[in-house]
Amino acid sequence: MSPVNESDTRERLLDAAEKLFAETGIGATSLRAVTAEAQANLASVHYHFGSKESLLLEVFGRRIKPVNHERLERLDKAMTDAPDDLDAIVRSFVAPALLVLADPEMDGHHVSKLMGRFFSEPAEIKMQIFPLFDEVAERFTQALKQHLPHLSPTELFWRFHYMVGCMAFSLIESESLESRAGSLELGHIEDNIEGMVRFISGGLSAPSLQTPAVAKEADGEA
Amino acid sequence: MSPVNESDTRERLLDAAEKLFAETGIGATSLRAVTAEAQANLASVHYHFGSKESLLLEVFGRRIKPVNHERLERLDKAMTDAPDDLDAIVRSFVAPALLVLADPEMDGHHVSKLMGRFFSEPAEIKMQIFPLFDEVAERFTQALKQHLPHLSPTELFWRFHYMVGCMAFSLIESESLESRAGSLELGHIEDNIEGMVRFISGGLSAPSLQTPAVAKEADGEA
DNA sequence: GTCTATAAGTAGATAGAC
DNA sequence: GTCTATCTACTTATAGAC
Repeated sequence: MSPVNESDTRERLLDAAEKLFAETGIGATSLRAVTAEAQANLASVHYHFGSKESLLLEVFGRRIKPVNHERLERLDKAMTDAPDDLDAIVRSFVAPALLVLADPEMDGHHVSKLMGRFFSEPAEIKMQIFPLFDEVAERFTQALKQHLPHLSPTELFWRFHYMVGCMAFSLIESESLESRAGSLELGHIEDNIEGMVRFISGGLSAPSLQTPAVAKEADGEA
Repeated sequence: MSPVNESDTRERLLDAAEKLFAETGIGATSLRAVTAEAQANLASVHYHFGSKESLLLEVFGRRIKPVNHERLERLDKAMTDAPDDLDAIVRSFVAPALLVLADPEMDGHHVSKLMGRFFSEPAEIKMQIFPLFDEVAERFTQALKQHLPHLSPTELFWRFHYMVGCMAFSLIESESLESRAGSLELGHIEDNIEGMVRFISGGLSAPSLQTPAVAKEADGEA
């Protein structure tokens, strides 16, 4: 009934661009390829988005925003429901991203690959996407600080980003890892999330560099 | 005296390509830009390498091989000198990569960015670079297995790759992180290495998923 | 909003002179 | 081993008909 099919060209372009940016790479994907995939006309990209770069920013934003929104929602819930549970904070950061892989509504594999592209974009484009992560970075850093008050701001900064690294790498390389795993059964996403949460929590809770040498058989001072 | 300047065109091409691939992106870097940077002729790339793709593979191999070689050397030394020290294994994996950032012989920042490009290369190119990491992955997985015999092969696989993720992300994003750190002093590389080693060792040593719920106040079975 | 046609530029690759 | 010149193909972007 409704003229639905009229201007979902825009959506089809976003879908096609997302898929091709993810699979082929952004620089290597031409607008011609995008419009062909979207069964749209070459000029439609410029009509709807103005340029390839604007299209790119919309492609990223469409996926990043809901994930970060859910992270913050989960974080709020974790902070009120289980304020002493470091795992819960880590999980609220990690799970929304990894669950994209299993979301049937968006083909997870190319969404994850798309996120991977982000890391190797030219600085100019990266700078436009970074602000989408600012609130999440700030809020989670604050939350971690409550659990790890002994860490200096510098150590906290690094550990937050080690967490990001674990998560991002697993997301980006999910497909490569599957093929490299060979005959190994990599398990379901829920297990992967929990495994990652344990690793990260273990890392976050590791002894600080500023509290050195408590490890093995050291005993304070002489 | 010697005709040195005669055929180091090849080296200059590698240097220029590395710099531009890193800074601008691989797909976005034209051979014209490479030859301009190298003060060489456009045709010289095809003479020395045959194609852009072959050039790319040589650019990556030139940096990856020595790092992985040093990793294995350090691993051997760690396994004989301090076979009980998990930190030493992690350090022998992490340090050679991060030390590149401080190596005056190769401008660390663009070498690190170059490595970042790897993750978002088209699958076809990635598959040609992956084998350079096979031996390192195998040897380190075996070494970690000795320290963490309670982990299933699947958990070991994941944790090895969480380690890779921490390391790779920090390397790739080293420049972004510096600018995002604002007024925060991020410290020297030696500190960064040790901080990362602690985080990763903590993560690797975290309780297994298969040994559940020992954490807080659980007590075996009823 | 969507199309065709085309402008204007750049890409990788190669042939052949030197 | 290095150069110029050029081929062929593909790129983003735009003007203007419908």
